[in-house]
Amino acid sequence: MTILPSQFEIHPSSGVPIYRQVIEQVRAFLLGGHLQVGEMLPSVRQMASELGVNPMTISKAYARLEVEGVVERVRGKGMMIKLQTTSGNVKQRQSELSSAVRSAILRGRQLGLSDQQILHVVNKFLKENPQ
Amino acid sequence: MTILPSQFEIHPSSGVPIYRQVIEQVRAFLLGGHLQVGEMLPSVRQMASELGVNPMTISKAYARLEVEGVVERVRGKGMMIKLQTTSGNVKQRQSELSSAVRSAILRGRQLGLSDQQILHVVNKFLKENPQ
DNA sequence: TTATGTATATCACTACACTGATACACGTAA
DNA sequence: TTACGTGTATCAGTGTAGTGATATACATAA
Repeated sequence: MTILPSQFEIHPSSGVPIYRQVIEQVRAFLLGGHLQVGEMLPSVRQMASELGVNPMTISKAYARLEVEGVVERVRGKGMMIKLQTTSGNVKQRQSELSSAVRSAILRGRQLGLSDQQILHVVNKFLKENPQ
Repeated sequence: MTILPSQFEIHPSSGVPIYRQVIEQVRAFLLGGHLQVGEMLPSVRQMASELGVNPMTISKAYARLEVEGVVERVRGKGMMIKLQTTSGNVKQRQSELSSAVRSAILRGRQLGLSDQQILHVVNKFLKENPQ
């Protein structure tokens, strides 16, 4: 049930700062119930090497999460999940998703696609990448 | 058929540099057939004031687009669409959309949502924001 | 023609944010 | 103790955004 670096998706050239991508995904995993209080996040070095980024970048993300009270630094061991976010209910999690969905749909409309054509892209991805 | 600043959506705190958001959306409008050769983009000042950002930021975005050959600078007038991108066919435009869709769906899964629950968010947005 | 007003874009400079390399301090385990 | 694992402080390089001043284009009126 713990989290692996491979479950993160980092796009260094997306424009979104890498450390922010890490923070957002840790938050999502927490809300999604993939992380429980007391579990450890992958170490700074492990994350950095598997994601192909600098350890300091991961450290910065973890430091921000610590300030938020989401994780706790355990010397010599790593970062431990501290906050029980009560892994939000479905509505709350769907609400978290809405901004990503919104921007994708807006892009589709700027591209001149109909709702049906947009839905086709969504369904195709879901079909090709089963849960 | 020409483009208005209000059709752009800029999120200064999204992490994505503002000038990149502008560039991406101009490209999308072109592919979507919303812009024809010879038409003008909104002026730097008009875009900047309506989007609430600095004119230099818009100017930089336009400058990059000029380097790409997408637009042509007409001093004292503004930026004119230069490139006919043959407003891509549907498959091409759907392909342009796939990365935004991909990241939204991945976020949904990190949030522990089922495919059905993700689709619900999509359909809700489409319903509440008709074309 | 000449002068003026108003629109346009842009240059130079400053401040700040992000990333990565290196070296370090601290804790754990054998 | 020794070896290894943790996170991180510092500094340099680069990119982004904003401010203020400037240059260009054009319409209009004297």
